[in-house]
Amino acid sequence: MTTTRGPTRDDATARRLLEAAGPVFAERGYRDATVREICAAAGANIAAVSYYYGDKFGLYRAVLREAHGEVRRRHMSGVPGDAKPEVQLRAWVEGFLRKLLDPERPQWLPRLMMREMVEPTAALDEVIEESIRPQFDQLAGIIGALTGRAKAGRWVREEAVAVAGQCLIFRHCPVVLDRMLGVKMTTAAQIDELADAVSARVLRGLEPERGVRPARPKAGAKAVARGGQKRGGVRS
Amino acid sequence: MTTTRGPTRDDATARRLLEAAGPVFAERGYRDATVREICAAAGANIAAVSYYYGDKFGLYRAVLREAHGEVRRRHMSGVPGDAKPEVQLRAWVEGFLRKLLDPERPQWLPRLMMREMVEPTAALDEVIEESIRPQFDQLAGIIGALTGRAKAGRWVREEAVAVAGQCLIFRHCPVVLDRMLGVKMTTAAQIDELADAVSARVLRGLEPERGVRPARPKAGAKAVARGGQKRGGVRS
DNA sequence: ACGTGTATAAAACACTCGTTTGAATGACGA
DNA sequence: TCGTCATTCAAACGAGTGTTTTATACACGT
Repeated sequence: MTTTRGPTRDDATARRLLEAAGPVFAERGYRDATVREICAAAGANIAAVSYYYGDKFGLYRAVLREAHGEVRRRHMSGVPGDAKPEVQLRAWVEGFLRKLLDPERPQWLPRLMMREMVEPTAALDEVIEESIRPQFDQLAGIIGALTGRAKAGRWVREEAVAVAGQCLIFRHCPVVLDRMLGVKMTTAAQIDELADAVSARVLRGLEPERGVRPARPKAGAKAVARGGQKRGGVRS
Repeated sequence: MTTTRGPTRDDATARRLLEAAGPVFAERGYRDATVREICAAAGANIAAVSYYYGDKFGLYRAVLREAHGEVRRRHMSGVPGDAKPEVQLRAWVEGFLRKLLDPERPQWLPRLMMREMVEPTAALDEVIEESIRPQFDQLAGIIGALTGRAKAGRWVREEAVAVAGQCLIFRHCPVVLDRMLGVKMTTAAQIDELADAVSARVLRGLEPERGVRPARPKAGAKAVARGGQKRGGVRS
């Protein structure tokens, strides 16, 4: 137990390891990150990882666990719960994009989560339940409020995926987008413009659904909501 | 030279290596893929990689080069160039989604390109120019035709990014989406529905721009096109 | 039949990785 | 002062990596 003792400088190295490991894991990926590099960055000995976290993966999970709190705490706030749904959507998109792209925030955090999504490890479940799902449900709630549809329904969740996809692509393949757009999306002003464009586009995409359906008060709401006109394609 | 000789069975192993390496690189990633596993899958000796391709990265680049032709050839066709822009968009989206998700096609190919986009290697440039940009430009052309804006302009390209983002997320983090939507997007019918949903959503998002701007014949078109109403957000 | 050069094979090489070992350090209580 | 125990450290271990080496098998022109 490292915590039974008093506030000696003992756990200082454990913390230094934790904080040094985040950027390294994010930069190189779990597999390519070496404990030697992490320990060097933390100013600790190689054996410290095994000593404090059992093994490399234990350190990795500790980093993710630490990150969840940060991510969720920062984002869930910032979306005014009592504002109009349109304003909430704009706030959600901007908060999400800032978290993904803002250079004034620690870049390694969303980068680490991206790696976990693209190439899952055994720690993915925790990431989903602790960090992704809450934010996703929040977005689904906003879209549900915008359209009057059930936020747990398939239609709303697919729309939410579309919104997330438009944002995540900027984190998933920034190099490619730089080449396609000719601009890096980094400065706060650019992120703001991007949030404008995305939320406006999403609102337009939701337009035929907004208001046309009166928000049902209570019972049978789900059945009515899902009974709307079928999702229509271009063809036929 | 292996090709100067007649059609002996010599270069057969080189081809077997090439074909075996694709799935392995896609599954494990460049770094985690081992030449031993590739050679075992190809039924070749360990030294064959060095012998035919110089080193591991040479084999990797050969795989990518071989893949470009396939990808581009398959996709660029399939979008009828003389149809209405709406139909072209629907065809582009479906073709893109099929390439990304259709289980009846070799899964390793888009998976490999995804890895290259998310975690670029020295081979990224070639991938962009040979495979990504042509498809992206095609999409931008369709959106330009839909809105009457310059397809090389910033606005059109950002819209194209949004379309690509809605599709790519299904390939970038399928595990997360399975959990969020409760369904795997794999069967041909599901891909078809998805293509309907995406293209319809995109068309709605483009709605205020369609038709309102008469397609300028020739000169000064770009200046006029970019002089339209500013991209408006929710706020203010 | 012989020499030549290509293709395959097994083994080894040099290196890096995560992890473990065993000793040294230093603070703290008895 | 001594013993205890958590902590740190350098060194090494064993497994796995890409690559090279050395030797063998075989087809071909002469």
